[in-house]
Amino acid sequence: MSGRARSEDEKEKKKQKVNAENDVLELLDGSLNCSFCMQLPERPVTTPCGHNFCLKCFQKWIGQGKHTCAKCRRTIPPKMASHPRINSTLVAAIRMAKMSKSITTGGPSRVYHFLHNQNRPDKAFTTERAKKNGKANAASGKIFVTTPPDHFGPILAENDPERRQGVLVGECWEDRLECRQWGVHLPPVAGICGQSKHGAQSVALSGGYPDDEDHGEWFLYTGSGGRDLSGNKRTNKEHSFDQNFVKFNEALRVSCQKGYPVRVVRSHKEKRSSYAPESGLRYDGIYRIEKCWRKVGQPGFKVCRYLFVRCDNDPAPWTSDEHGDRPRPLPNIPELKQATDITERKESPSWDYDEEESCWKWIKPPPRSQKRVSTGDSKDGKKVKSEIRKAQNVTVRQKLLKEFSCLICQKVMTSPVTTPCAHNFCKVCLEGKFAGRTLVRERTCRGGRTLRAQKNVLKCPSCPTDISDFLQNPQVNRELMDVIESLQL
DNA sequence: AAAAACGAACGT
DNA sequence: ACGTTCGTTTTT
Repeated sequence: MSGRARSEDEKEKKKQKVNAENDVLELLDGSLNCSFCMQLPERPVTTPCGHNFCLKCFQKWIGQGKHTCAKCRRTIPPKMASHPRINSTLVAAIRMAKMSKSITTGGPSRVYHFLHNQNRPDKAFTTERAKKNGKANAASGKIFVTTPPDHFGPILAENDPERRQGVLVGECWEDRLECRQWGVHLPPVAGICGQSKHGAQSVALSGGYPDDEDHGEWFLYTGSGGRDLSGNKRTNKEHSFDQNFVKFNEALRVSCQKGYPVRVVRSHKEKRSSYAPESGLRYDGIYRIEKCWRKVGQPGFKVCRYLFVRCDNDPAPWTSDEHGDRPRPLPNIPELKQATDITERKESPSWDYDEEESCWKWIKPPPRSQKRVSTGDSKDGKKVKSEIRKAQNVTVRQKLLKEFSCLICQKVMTSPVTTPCAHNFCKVCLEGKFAGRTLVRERTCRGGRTLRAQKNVLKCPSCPTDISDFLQNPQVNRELMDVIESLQL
């Protein structure tokens, strides 16, 4: 083949590829639409009967007192109705399809990050002592990033010598110790990382405070202290004295006044939030503290309160938006009427939106680190680099199909089912996992009379949720199956 | 199921 | 030095 003919041939191939990618979005649009708003679901949730809706549309339906699926009229279990979970597989797929369109139509072609948890270096237990004594001792495990412990803002690629990608929005960890190893939130116990004279770098949302309110892009956070958790008794959840703006609470206030970026990690323990992961912890990106104040909390003692608003360049794990946050008006906070000690930012924020570059960045230089970087040795960086290059060189269709991998067999799902905890598996794989395990334990006494059947607890293969009810009659997510089959053509 | 042990960083 | 912390594991 002549050089010229070859290049013509490649041009033709490229054209075909572009066309194929263009209709990927239409493909999803045709099959996955929310039956309320007829759009691609925003913050998609999936019923156990296998139908997909927007979180808001679904909550509106439930709010009207409905208990059945709007599509097939099957009963929606109360647990799903009150605590719907985002189906993050769908989020990633829809976003990817949208992006492939904007690239090929010449729209804004920024590269966004997705969570790909492969190729991760060592787990904890790097010291002999830690191996012997279990995870409570593993905080001495290796720190993988080169950011100092008081680093503000996102963890960037240049501070990730092993993977060269930094910590991406949506990255997940098993526990606080693993999260610590990636430099995102360092304290092994405390919810706030910060210094009263310097500012706060990160917070963890782990539930426990009844007044906390999570709306994803913004949330209300309560300061630390005020509860007597002395010794090993972690049962006393009641406040027994007033919180003040000291220590960690003061650190958060400094970040509010200066407009510093604060990293946010959500924990599975935040049970009341639709945005919490079902297991472990997840990095959700950068937020700013727009206001803080004190109010009287549940048992009558004063607590410090903070309004966090998201301001990250990458989209949140629960939205299929193609872009990150834009400046948005502050939500209305009723409790501010009774608030005292209100702090609002006086000076211009250090981390802000640059209209010309259309991104969030440091407008003022970040505060100088007061600490030393942990020494980590970086080996075989070449291997990782070539892996990353390989991963980037895949067509949109293939990438999309990879998003639809079964969490058990790791292959593209056949007859996908979605659990109430929003995890996706092949129907066969999921049923195979529990083969031989009965859903109920029949107990018969001597007279042959059947006693009340006792239910077995059957845990989701991806998280600790009990899915025994779901397993009694798991429904194939037909909409999702149609999409997968079309992608494979 | 509850208590104890263990951990690290901040601040007095 | 010592008390504290929106944790996790092992022992009782």
